[in-house]
Amino acid sequence: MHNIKDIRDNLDNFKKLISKRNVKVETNNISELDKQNRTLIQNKELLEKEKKDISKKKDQNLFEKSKEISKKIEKISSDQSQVKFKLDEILSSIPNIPLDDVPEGKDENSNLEIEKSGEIKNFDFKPKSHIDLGDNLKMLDFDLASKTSGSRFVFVTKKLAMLERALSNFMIDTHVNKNNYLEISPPLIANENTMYGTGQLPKFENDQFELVLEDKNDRKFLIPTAEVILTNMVKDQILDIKNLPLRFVASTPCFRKEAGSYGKDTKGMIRQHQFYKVELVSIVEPNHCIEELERMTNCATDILDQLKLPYRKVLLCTGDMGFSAEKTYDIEVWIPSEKKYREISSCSSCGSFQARRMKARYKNSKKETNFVGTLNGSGLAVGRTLIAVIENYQQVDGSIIIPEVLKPYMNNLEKIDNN
RNA sequence: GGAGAGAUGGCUGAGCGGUUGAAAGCACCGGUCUUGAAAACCGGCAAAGGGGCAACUCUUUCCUGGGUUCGAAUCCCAGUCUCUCCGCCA
Repeated sequence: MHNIKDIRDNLDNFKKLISKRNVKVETNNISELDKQNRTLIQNKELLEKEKKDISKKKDQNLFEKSKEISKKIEKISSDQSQVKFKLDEILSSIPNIPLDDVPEGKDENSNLEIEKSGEIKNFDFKPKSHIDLGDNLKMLDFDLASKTSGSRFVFVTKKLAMLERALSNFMIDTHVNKNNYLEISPPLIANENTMYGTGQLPKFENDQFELVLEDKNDRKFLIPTAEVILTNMVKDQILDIKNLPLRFVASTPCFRKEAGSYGKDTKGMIRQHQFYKVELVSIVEPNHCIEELERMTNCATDILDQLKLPYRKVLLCTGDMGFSAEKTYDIEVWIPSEKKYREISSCSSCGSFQARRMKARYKNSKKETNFVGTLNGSGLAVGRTLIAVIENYQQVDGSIIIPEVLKPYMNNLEKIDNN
């Protein structure tokens, strides 16, 4: 959510900045609605003052007049709240403004590769996909999942299930012990206001799994990412500056309808309705967002370094960023069967964009109340990491070598094979 | 599911129809004292929105939404949430 004051003072510049995003934004009505809104507020306050004065005087002769004023106030404030509603409706569906160093572009083709890391293994055989490997091992079952649940689900079984769990634990341990994140086991269901706070609502309702409840006004959603629930931990709060930064990590299932992605990655585990993800969230002073984004991204790549998986770091262009982000790095891991890098983490600074929606504030050193900055990043997407490990560590016989750092989490197992 | 209790400023917690935006304490900030710190003492300290270049000023807000009243944190109704007890249950 943008501050109407910032827009008001510099509408043309705002329009220019927002046009960098590859979205259509209706900015034309904003000025008019804002003007109407303020005029109505002024009129209302005038009447309220008048009424208040009468009440203070306690003069019986004026009581009738006070009643009349009340009626006028009623009318004018209903007009005002309608105008305000329309204004908020527009404002709440405008995405965040990209930072200056974000490359301009309309899709992923304009993303900027920042660095490559790790060595891409030269297989002396044709590397198989995780689908084939999982099928041969009889540890990934997509058909069964489609029977029990539908498309885009999977059963991960036996040693691969253990590997998935190991990955999750390894990531959490790293972020807690090495990177100073606070471990959280959060609710997986969020209410409407929480979803609004991080920007999933109102615009992306179709991407969410909503629960069916008797009470239509009580809306609840399965979280599409732990970002939603972790970031909202500070909503409606005024934090003490000495408690910042706050850093949270959680491993949770994520639920996504993936509406609009029909035909994309239909096979395999890349794009599922449900997947595990270890999520990092930071709550910081807004002027620390940029350095925190670097820190967070390093925490994510650290996992890949330790797993010895080749990856690259990409700076997303204006058109490819998420709704709430002002700057985003994607980490992409090498997938041998596809011979390309695939997103495994996305780290974003949201500036005060989400904080404004959540009313998450802090008192700065001058004792002024200000909105916090929020960041989120995957550290990492567990499902996709599982794919990356399976494919990058595959052997010619279809077995999977366990990465060194995961062995302690796998009862020191050396490799996963049919036995 | 049944029975109670509650929701007030960053926090704790008074107020229970009329300058109450709200006592007190804690926390925080400034000052005095001190070699320095602590303690003590003095002072300051809510948020959102509107107007103004500004000093400043106005309005709203004591869970939410209605109602009563000239006037509501205070009374009435509905709802939400939290806590305690009982039942059921992973």
